[in-house]
Amino acid sequence: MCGRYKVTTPPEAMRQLFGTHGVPPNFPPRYNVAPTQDVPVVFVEHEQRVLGLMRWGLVPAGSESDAQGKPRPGRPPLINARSETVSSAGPFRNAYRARRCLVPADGYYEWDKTTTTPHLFRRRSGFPPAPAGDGGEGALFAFAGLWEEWQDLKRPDIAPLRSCTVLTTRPSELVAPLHDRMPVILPPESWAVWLGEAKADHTELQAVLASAGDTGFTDTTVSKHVNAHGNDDPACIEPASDLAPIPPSPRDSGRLL
DNA sequence: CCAGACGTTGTT
DNA sequence: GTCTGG
DNA sequence: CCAGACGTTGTT
DNA sequence: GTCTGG
Repeated sequence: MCGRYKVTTPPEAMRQLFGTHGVPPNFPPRYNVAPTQDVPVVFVEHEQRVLGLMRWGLVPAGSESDAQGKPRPGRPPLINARSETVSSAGPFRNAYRARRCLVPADGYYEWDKTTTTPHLFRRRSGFPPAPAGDGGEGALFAFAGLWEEWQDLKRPDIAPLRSCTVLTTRPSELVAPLHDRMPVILPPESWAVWLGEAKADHTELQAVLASAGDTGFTDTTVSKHVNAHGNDDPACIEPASDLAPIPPSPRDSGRLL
């Protein structure tokens, strides 16, 4: 499901849309964000909503490191967590209770597995509510995420690593043809509860996860340029062809299957 | 997620 | 095929 | 008690 | 870290 995305919205615009405190970090327009890279994350620290950078791929507390200090040697990075089991799943349980976050994005990619043809999913214009009304084509949205802090016990002199993961759920009608999972996209009215700013019990958090959907999203087949993670430029979102665009489905409800 | 590498001994 | 790297 | 696993996606 | 298995 969600193993590559884009976030080209400037940090100052993210700061405004999420209402975060403090100076936002420098972050260039990213057309091709890949696992293990640092990404912008909205989370609550000292009771304030802040925008910071964290490594994408959650490293559970207590993880081992290799001789080079890399965490979880030989194991895949935890870039996703299943929303259905996240409250009890070992590495995520703690983070689910205390360290929920939002991962800002303005598009994400899914591949047709048989041809490795990439598809770009993003908001289309004319479909409020965006964070501030109709944000237009490619407007910012938020993945539901969790974050964790990991201290390499072999190197107590090195600062702890903050890392994050993106929750997944059943696909919408729009995504189902490509994959049986999709990222959890939270509407603005769910942000405060998910971040823990409004008190919420487990039932309310489940309701927030159930509010996920992709109403107003569109699917564009794009160039294979994006397949190589080293390519990180506007060519990544070039439509693959003018001859076979994916028509928007008027019946698409944005609800999950 | 996809792309790309996938090995050794020894010397610098 | 399988593992690593980004 | 300690040791060991803990996860995802995808593919089969 | 936390949970399970022995």
